[in-house]
Amino acid sequence: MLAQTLSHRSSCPVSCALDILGDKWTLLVLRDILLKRKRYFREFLTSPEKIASNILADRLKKLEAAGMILRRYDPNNGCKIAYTVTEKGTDLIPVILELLRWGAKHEVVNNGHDQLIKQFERNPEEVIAEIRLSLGMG
Amino acid sequence: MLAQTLSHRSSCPVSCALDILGDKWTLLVLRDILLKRKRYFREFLTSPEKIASNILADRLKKLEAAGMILRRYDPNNGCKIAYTVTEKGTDLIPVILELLRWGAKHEVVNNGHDQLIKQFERNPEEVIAEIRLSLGMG
DNA sequence: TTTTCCAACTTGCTTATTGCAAGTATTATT
DNA sequence: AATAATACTTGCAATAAGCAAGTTGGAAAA
Repeated sequence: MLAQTLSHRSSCPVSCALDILGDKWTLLVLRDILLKRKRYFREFLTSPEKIASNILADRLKKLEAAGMILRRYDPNNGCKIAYTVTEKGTDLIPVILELLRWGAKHEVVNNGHDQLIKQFERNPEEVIAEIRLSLGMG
Repeated sequence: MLAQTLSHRSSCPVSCALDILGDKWTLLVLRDILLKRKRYFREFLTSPEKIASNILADRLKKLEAAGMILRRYDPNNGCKIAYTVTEKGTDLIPVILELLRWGAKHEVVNNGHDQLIKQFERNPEEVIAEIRLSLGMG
């Protein structure tokens, strides 16, 4: 069953999505996972937005509880913890890319994502599929 | 309310977008404007998520400051205030529709948006253009 | 084997934001 | 003239975010 423990403000899908994603940091953590391919706790801390470690720990816990990411020991280094994304997580790629497009158009100049945005505007499905593949989620 | 400086945490377009949109309520107000065609203060208060009037006033102020909406006297009733969306606002239609799609797939069952979502998946540009038109932003 | 490192958090405390109830000011309507 | 509606404000308690420092547990260095 979907969405058991979360308190939903309403049954509107937009509202339900925002019950999980609607804050300053959650979608930024997902950007790091989906577009920057970050996997380790320490990696998230180095992003330019400088998330505090307690907030990061909290968001990773909530994302895991929501079934968007998995917390596991890294297969390549059994003593490190690696966070990996689920299909529920990769299904947010379009949301993140649309936010990127909007932010690049209206909030930022010279952001260095022109190529990606152009490609996404030309053929969104292809870009989404490529990112999905790069995350091992073909 | 004190004048607020829009502080960008970084130059990343996703981060900049979230500096404006990243909270529990802002995108819900925009959903009401873009998908439910709400225009008046009182109308936003009647949404099922029950935003508090002080939070609503604050978000409308911030959205106006960000250039996403306009606060005007209603042309049809010169003594009522009507909020209308700008192009910067309508450019968020894809973001909202992707959130709707994600929420409907992963968080909600039986949400009554199946037709819209199917149409959006088949031909996103058409759905976006239709909504834009319905808002008087052809 | 004791020390030092490092990674992944946790704790304590301060500040900022949210939520709720109630109130106010300015027009309509009866 | 009294009532109602609209668009907000205000005050205050509750919650969340931000910051610095501390903890845990395994690994590598001395």
